Amino acid sequence: MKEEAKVKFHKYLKSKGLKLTRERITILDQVFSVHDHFDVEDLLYMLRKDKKQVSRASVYRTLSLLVESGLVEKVDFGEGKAYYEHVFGHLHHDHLICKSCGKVVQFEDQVIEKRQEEICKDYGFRLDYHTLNIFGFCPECQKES
Amino acid sequence: MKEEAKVKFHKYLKSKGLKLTRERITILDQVFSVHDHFDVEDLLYMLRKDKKQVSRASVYRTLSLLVESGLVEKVDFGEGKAYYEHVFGHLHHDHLICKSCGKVVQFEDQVIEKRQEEICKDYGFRLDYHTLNIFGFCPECQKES
DNA sequence: TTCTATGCAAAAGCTTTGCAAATCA
DNA sequence: TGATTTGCAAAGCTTTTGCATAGAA
Repeated sequence: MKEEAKVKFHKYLKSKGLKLTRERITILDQVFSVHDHFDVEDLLYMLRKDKKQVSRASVYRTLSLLVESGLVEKVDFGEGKAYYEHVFGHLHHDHLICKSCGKVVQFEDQVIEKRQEEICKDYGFRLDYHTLNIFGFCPECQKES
Repeated sequence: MKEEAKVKFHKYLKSKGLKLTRERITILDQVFSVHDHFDVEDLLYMLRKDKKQVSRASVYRTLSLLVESGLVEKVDFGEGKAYYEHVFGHLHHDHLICKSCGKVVQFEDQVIEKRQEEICKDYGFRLDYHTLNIFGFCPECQKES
């Protein structure tokens, strides 16, 4: 699947007159090795642990390209910084976030997905994407309090 | 309704051992005069236009208190800064955002609200609040392209 | 009178950007 | 070869914070 993603990214870059560089491949590889959300700092840490040399600036720039190409999704938990997760090969999902311990649970829900399409139709909007974050308290944190 | 909000805020402050200052009243007044979302800069601009003297720091600090008290909601459109809107006296609503012109349409949907409660129950979460932003293209912007 | 709040400016985070040197096609 | 990309450090934004002074209860 990582190979498929690489092909798709290469196509995207070509269509925009951009180049597939060593750094971009390195970043894509790392992004598609993590099966959870991560922030820029996480990604840099993982890259450096593997002795892979990429600058912070390139990480930011490449993540933008990956988002534009549709391979990666930017997720906002309202923390004042962005998280990312690769979406290629996955169904879209939303997040349940524990306000106490920060745990994030992914879920997919067709009722909500469908309903959003209906709402868009009602308002004449053409739907592109959505972000749904539900904040609350996870079972463990409820027990503790 | 503004008076009710003021009473509720005063109660909240008292319960926390905090004081109802001139600045906090000024900010609350302004927040409850706007019937749309706004960012900190917008609020400061409105205050200064009315010759009301409040520092940026107090605006940030008071908005936090208003959010904690449940009178105001913080809204995140993924722009790297926060928007706010007063919610006292309103039903909770979500947002449809046009990616082209930036227009924001509010909507309320009971199907989605209910479904979220069910999802939380499934995962054992205690629901606190949620944020749902749907991004797409509004009717006008679709015509243009 | 005592404890909290304000304002200011500095600092803190995250992200973007200008530019010279390096790299891809 | 020519255009794009990289890395670095500086700058840009939003938001937070330390501290002396002012103000609420």
